[in-house]
Amino acid sequence: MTIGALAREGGVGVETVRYYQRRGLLDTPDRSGGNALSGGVRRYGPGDLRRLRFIRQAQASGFTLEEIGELLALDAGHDRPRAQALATARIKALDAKIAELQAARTALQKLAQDCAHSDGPCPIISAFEA
Amino acid sequence: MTIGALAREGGVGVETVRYYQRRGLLDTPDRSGGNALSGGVRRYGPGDLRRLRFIRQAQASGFTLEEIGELLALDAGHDRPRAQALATARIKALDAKIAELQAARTALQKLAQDCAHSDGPCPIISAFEA
DNA sequence: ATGGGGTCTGTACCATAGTACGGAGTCAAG
DNA sequence: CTTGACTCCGTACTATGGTACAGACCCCAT
Repeated sequence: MTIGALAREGGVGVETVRYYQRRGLLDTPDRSGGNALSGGVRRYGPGDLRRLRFIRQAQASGFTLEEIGELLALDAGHDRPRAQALATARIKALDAKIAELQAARTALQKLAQDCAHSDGPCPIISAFEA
Repeated sequence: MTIGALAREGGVGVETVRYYQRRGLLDTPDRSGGNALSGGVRRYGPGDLRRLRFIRQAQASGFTLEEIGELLALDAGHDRPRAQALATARIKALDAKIAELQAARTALQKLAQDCAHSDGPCPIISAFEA
């Protein structure tokens, strides 16, 4: 598959794939088909797609691209403790973030209700006022 | 209070306060005390502090600075429907984000457990491989 | 064999939310 | 009345994660 197909299947833009390549997260296969000296086009395999999807999933888990790079650099099972450490650290961070968002949600919900039902000034707007 | 005190009480840096001023989120009082022509220092009151704290809380709820600017621009109660719309939109977004993070957490937890107990290659690392 | 769409490379630009810095001016305590 | 900390202002820079060209070049179908 070409870069365009890879991007489409991975749900990202072509430029994003190239960006990941620049970041070292995806590799850049040789331009095959060409007779050297500005050969053909780069072809990608299913492994590249899996890797791209992994990146997106890890990103959805809140890993930064830098951390994802580290995960990808730990070659198959060689550094389990490190992988586990990254995972558990991320789980902790996720728990903290979830709690924070839930607190924010509760506060916002209350504010919205007060705004709808109270007689005074809308507390969303005046929450910061005297 | 001076800008330094305001920043300290608000839990941000001085530069951040100035940045919020540039963004129009906080106002910039006159330099009082001076005899004009490069007068004294700007003084801030408790209203400024409340406003700063409001900004930080709204930010914790996931509002962008731009949205916060909009909230602040709706003067006391005049545009309740808009304020409510912003709040409920944000609550929806929070719910979606919380669900997403919870899903990610579950997936990551399973991966970490598999990594600890399985015999094969660590699935955190090889999740993207053949 | 030709035309249109995809690809390649490099560089530049974007948004968001700050952070840093230089040089001048100002305030407040000793 | 000096000294040291703080403030002011403008500008520039940072990090993160992309996005957008331009100008070549290439590939495949007709």
